Amino acid sequence: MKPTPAPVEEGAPPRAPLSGLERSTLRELLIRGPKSRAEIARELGMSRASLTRVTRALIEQGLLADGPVELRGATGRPSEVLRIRPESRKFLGVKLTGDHLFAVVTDLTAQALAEYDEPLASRRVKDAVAQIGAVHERLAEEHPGVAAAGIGLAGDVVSTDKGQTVAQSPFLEWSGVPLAALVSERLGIPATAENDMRALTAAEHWFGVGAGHESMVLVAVGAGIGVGIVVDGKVVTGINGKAGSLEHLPIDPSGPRCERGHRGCAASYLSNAAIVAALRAPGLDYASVLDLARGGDPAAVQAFRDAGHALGVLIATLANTMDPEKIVVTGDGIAVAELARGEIDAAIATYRRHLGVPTPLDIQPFDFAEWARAGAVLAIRDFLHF
Amino acid sequence: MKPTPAPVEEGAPPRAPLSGLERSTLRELLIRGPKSRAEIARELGMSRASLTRVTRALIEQGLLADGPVELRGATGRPSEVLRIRPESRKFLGVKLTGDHLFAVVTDLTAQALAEYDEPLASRRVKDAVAQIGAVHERLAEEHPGVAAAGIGLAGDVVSTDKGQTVAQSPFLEWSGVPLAALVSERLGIPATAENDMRALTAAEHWFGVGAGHESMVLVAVGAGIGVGIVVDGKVVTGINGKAGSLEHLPIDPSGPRCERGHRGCAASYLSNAAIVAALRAPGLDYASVLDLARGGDPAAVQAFRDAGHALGVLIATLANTMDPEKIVVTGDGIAVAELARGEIDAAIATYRRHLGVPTPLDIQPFDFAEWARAGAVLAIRDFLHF
DNA sequence: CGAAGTTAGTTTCACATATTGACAAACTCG
DNA sequence: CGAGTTTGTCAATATGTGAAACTAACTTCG
Repeated sequence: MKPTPAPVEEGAPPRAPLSGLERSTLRELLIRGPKSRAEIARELGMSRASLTRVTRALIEQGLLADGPVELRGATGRPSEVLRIRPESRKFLGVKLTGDHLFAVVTDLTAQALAEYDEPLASRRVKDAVAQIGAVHERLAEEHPGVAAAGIGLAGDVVSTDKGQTVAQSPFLEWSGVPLAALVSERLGIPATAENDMRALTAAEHWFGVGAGHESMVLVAVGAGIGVGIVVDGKVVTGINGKAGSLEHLPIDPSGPRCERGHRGCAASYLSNAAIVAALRAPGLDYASVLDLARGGDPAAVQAFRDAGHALGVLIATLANTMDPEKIVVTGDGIAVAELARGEIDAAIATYRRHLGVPTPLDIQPFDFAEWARAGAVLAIRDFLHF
Repeated sequence: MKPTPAPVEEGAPPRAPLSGLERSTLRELLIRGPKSRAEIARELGMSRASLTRVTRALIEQGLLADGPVELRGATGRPSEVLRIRPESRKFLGVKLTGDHLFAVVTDLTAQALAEYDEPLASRRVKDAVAQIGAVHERLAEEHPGVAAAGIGLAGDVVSTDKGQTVAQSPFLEWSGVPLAALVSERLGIPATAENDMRALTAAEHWFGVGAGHESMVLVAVGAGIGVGIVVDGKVVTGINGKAGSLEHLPIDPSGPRCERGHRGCAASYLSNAAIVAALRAPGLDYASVLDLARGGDPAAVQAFRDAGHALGVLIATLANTMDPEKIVVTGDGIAVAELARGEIDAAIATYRRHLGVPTPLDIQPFDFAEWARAGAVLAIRDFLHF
């Protein structure tokens, strides 16, 4: 039995795994921003003494900085504001599509330090893992000492005894791949994997407009329609890793047919392809239809309005089902929220069961790099065991 | 400040609140049935030593019995099977409707020991609380020493610093009523309150076909359509206590109008009233339409088929959203599942996103007393701090 | 039949983690 | 400047947990 000598990079002391309170403290500071020890203690229901102990350990590990700053309450001794040291840890985030690999290195607060992408050389598991390894090494030249990695991809990812496992991924044609374990072995650091939509949900929940909420719903519109659900501070996965599969929610049985044969489902109105198809004009792509709609072209405007209606029904259904604190809409097809806000709100008003307390709706701009950043957030959450 | 002298009924020693592991152990035995210490230890990821300690405390409190029975594994020392002592605690469950009060006393395993119901004398909060008190005293004659009470009612119930509070209840015309606190004070025992649908979900989750699952969805059909959701072992409440409000899920925008003006929503097909209304024949009630359908009357059969289709769409939508381990259908309108199973399954097949792993579907018979029993389950879960 | 092997349950002890209560520090207010 | 207040720390202490060693109770095999 050889004692694995954890390679101590930088000047950090040997890293004991974070204890429970250490993790909650770090999470509290990450999500809610700088706070004093006393505040955290009240928030977490712990004693101040415990926070002295825990924050000392975190400061020793370089994760926190004891703000030399002082802040004033109304009376009494001013508190020392603790803040995260974002630069203390780095994380690698990866998004895999059927033909491309997007990667990003972030700090502890999920801020991107470096971005990189390249075509996926091969869909074979072995090759993909090797490519992730190569990308890691390439990025490590400038950003050494990445603490953990997270990978997001379309498909069903479930938790098994071999770590997060890709049960099925149509685009990559994978099934039963223990991706987290494979990548971890290749990179020599902890790694995790998750469905890309749930990764994005995790990112928005901790570092986006969902920060500080116990529940939220994220709807991402674009090539497909993705739904991510957070309940009780955790992203809902589903027993088969299929939660949030609402792209074929029935909207109007007399509507157009989607590529899977449903009449008038959400995807048949709302996906980028559906918006393009609604114009029945060959040679158009999403960008040009968007331009047409912005220019006032009636058919294009109508396509976006129909999409907005479908989105509103979807949002209302989710709000009725989960009653979340917040609903966030994002994705590369986010323009629908700008062009058809009226239809969205009208559909919500019609189908929302309880109008007394409208659920806050946030429209978030989207950039494709978000997908890779979401992978890094997976790694951060995993680092904090959340 | 007078020290409330907890009336120690029976020979039980002074009741310290159960510790974390004590609760999980009791829960494990309640939900999964008799087990040995070693089995529980493995299940809960604890050491056998801890189980020795914890079970001793539970046995002293009378909650467990150390099975004198011995059971055989393949080899080694036989294990002593621990079992719950159902008779060790009693719970009061109450269901309030707009004009009636249903009550039940159960044991620790939610088995009914006594049932009772009477008209609600008044909808005023004070009177209702007093009536619950009177019913408690009446039932206490035969079943003294009730440990805790749980009350279910239609409406939004939220958790506040005053305990479970009825934010709004249309039938009772209540709003902002700290019902749990009021009842607890009147009865002198811990009390809790919850939306009736979530209470029923909790009951089915622990003591019904959901037992042992971390996630499930319950659909109750009857006068209305209720949906209860369990994720990660907990019943989803929603920030406003409105989760699961799917009675107006759009099914077909060209369908009949429900009482709230929606065209073709789930309620417009599936509620008992909608099934009766579909026949457009005056003077009929649900029971007679049910008889007609069982007798083969075409219009009645069609009404149930349409209802079955709506139910199938609802189930598929919930399965797509949550990907639960199990879906349970019950309620006093459960006949639809018997008369239109084909339509239900067809709709699920059409709208279910992933057909690879069908979600198990359970049809559960229903008796109105279930509502009150569900209240008792609330009390039991509360007793175990779950 | 008895020794060896296996699993269950118990006991003891050490350890990690949290709280309590006392105390000094750093401020405001009158 | 003292009184009041709140923060952060320290020392002592309580609590819950697992590791390891032990006993108990059974099966199997030579």
